Amino acid sequence: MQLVDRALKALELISREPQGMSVSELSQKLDIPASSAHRVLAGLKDNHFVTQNEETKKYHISYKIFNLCSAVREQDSLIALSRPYMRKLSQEIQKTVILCVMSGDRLLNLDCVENSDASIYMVKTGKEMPLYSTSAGRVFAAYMPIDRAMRIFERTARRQETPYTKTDLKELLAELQRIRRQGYAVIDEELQVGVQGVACPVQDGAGRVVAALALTTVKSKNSVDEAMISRLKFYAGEISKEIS
Amino acid sequence: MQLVDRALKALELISREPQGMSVSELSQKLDIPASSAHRVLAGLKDNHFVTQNEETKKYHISYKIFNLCSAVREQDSLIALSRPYMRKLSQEIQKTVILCVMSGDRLLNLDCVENSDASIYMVKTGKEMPLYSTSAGRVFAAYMPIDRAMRIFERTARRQETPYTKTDLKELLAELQRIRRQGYAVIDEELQVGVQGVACPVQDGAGRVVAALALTTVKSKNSVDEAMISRLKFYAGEISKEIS
DNA sequence: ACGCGTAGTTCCGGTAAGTGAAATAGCATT
DNA sequence: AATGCTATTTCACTTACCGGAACTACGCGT
Repeated sequence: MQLVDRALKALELISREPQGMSVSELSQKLDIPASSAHRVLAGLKDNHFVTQNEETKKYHISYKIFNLCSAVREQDSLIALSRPYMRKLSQEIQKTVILCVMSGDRLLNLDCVENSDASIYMVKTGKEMPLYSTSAGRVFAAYMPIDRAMRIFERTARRQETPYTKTDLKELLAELQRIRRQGYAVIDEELQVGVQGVACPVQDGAGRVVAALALTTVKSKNSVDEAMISRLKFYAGEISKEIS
Repeated sequence: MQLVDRALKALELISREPQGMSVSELSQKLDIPASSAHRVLAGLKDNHFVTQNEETKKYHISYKIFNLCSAVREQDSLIALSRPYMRKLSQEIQKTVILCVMSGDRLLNLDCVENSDASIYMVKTGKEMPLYSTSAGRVFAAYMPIDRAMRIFERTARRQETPYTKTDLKELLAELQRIRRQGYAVIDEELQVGVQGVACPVQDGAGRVVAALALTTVKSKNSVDEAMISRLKFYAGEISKEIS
């Protein structure tokens, strides 16, 4: 599986390199000879996944990837069926609402309905974050077997993002217990000073947590309150019901 | 380049198959033996580009692709520098504003700022469309060498989307001339009855059309007028200036 | 329960497709 | 013109990939 491995790794590297990537750069990063790197890039180019700047010779990711993405997005039933509820919720509480799933050990923002309230903290669809420091991430952690959550926390680099960030394992595990009891997770300035987040689980028929519905708010404008949480819970429930 | 070719083709096919894809399906579609198809899928799976449903055995595209996409989006300078202007424009004219580029022979929606006005016609980021039937597409066609535009039109399947759709080559070429003269393109119910679109070119320092800025409006609510076009032109110019 | 069919996965010998060192080409810089 | 740097091409080697076949797993009909 050499070539496929190399090609996919290359694709990922290139996608993170806005200035494009040269043959030699790739050859370095993948630790392979330049001729091999060149061949990999030629393959990606032939398939229109990257383009080459004729002047600089550098390889850039092609916009084709956007099209792939949108094809997925259009067909994803979770996104499709959640969207109307997310819109309604966002309207009601005047907050940015986010739908998250797990991707590997991490949390991924699947979709969001932005509200102008969120001017400070821009939520990006497609963005990945660690589980421990986000409200939605903690929801996933809370509803998985404890040892699995612990192992994920352990192998995650936990950064003290703000003075309030919980990074201690014991503290985090205690937090998970509270989340299970309450049915929602709150993050209070742990990721960014002045910003709060709340998340509720979205569960399928078998009770598996397949997604998390979250909101963010700027504390100074509008602190998290019971009413907000109750609306969030309600809509997370509605989406859960819709999932067959 | 067999394996890379197959892997990338497979990735594309899978991304368009919401229900996932089985080994045998892929083996059929790529016309390769099942064992080879299986190997390709295993490679994609190893690299987390697809996931396998343990029950159905089918392979689904992984959300990882969203992350790739967002990495690109975050770094794309065209998107980044256009966004503020798009927001302002959308605010001013109360319309959905779209930024488009060319991708191969087709038009690709790079980014959009939605306005609630657009409830009928949802614009999808990442969506591709043919050049001949969109305002932004015609802008690109108008500013390229005529024979190139003609060749693209010729090899594109031109569908009569509405009674107003221009599909005749001569008519389209005449339209391009008008667009060059006016500096903008208008589509009036040619793609969808009751919906209008306007687009202006965004040009780099060398005068190359690198993007098109477009708006859509629902005719019954708010028909395209001079003021709207003038604002669109203005902001397309502002973005053009920002491009070094 | 048994056999049968279908689909996924694994095996394995043959070989072509991929490998990487080295040569070549292209382009700045000195 | 020479030098250094990087992209690209070449080529003989060989290994990683190929695909037919065997194996496994599951479901269905008898």
